Amino acid sequence: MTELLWGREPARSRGPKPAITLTEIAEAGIAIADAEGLDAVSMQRVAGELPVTKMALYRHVPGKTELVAVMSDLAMGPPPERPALPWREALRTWALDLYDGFARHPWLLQSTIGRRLLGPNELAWLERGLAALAGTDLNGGEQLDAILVVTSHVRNIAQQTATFPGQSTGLSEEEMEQALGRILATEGERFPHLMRAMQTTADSEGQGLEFGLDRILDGLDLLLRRRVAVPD
Amino acid sequence: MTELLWGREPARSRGPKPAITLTEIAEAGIAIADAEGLDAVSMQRVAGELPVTKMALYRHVPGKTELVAVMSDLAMGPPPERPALPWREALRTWALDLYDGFARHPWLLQSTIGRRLLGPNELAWLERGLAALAGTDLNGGEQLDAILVVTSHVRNIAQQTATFPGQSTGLSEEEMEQALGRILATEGERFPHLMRAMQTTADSEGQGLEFGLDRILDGLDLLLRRRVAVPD
DNA sequence: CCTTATCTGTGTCCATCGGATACTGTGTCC
DNA sequence: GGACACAGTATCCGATGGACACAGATAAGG
Repeated sequence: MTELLWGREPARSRGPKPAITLTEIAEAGIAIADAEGLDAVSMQRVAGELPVTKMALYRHVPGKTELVAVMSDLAMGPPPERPALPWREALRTWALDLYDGFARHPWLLQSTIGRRLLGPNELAWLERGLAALAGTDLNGGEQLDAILVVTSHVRNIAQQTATFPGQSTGLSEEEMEQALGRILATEGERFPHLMRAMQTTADSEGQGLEFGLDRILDGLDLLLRRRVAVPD
Repeated sequence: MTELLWGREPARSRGPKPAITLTEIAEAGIAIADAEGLDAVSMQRVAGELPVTKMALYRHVPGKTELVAVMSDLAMGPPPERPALPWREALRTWALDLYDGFARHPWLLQSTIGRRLLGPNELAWLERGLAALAGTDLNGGEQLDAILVVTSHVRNIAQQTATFPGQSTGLSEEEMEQALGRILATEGERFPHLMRAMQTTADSEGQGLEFGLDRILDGLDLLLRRRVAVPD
């Protein structure tokens, strides 16, 4: 698994030449996931995009789990190059870049959850995030925690925004809003704060990313300023 | 679907008495999910816990998606009663309560993602979160955004902490750390900040929840203080 | 009381899924 | 020129979610 993600080729000698490569398999999977969602990615379907049968894939990949892991790391790609900036701007740019990545491949939100083996690209993203905080007074654990908070926020905003192709569970944003409105019309008195909140909302939203990100950055900034004022 | 989640009984007349109720089905599903993970919940398996066959479930529930939705709302339950507190303490307590909920039923992290119809309990949680912020100068949209940030953070921390029974993807925390260590041993020079961060980390972590939550609350607090100082 | 419409649960069937296993054919090294 | 190692194939399996037709129970209407 580690070998797969980190691209250690097994140095083949005898035998026929492989008709396909691991990268081609992963790219085929990515194309399907982009077009029809992660649920549409089956071994059969991936093999259909390639000049081989389903079982041939198992020569290159131990199972579907590993295939999705390789797909994910490949689709994420390395973080874009950015000029050096003060930590706050650097971290903010990093977060927006991350958001872009998830917007490009919404299925990454499904495939990169939970404890898992990290690939080189995912690790490179982490590295870049930490680089933004390297000059600050945060210790290692705090830096990791800070990156985690930002990542969580970006992920969940992307989750809300994203439209998943071919998702059976998928309601459109209007459908959800309509359903909520219907419920509040009959059961509204049980949720007074929710009703008021929805009424006093400037209808066009989409500010969730900026709002939360600014709050988190403010919070980090405050911590750092406090440290400068009162060092340990 | 809305009728299912919000418990509108269809008022039956003729025909045999149902052998099972929707609640019994959901409870059976919850028991399985708690014990063996959400992936172990299949229609077959749920029916096995009840005195009916698989297909009988479809008389009470349109499909598996809806079953999981009902299970989720039921398992989440209503938010615990808490005394009124200033917004910061109230929101903090709410977040910790939410974390407890996810810790009790880790599979809720899988089943309550993405756009979906909200059940009465999930809406009650939202209502309670908003109640904590009702007295502040945040407008409706900002209150919703604030709740979203906190929820994201709690969810992702719970995700990291939680151990999923019978998860095929599941690596233990040590396994992940070992694998990461092995990678950094060979490819360390590509990830200098990550290496430094891991070295300067007090080994026992688990502070992620508190750290991020405090940063977010600090950020909100700062925004509110700024408003008092310089009103719109 | 008895018919009849209606509803519950059952049995059977199906496509699709991930994967195991045994095979055929192809290429390389001794 | 074998022997060996590897790539891809064909076939099979159990499990999944769900469609469909049917048998039996029950209450309303005559």
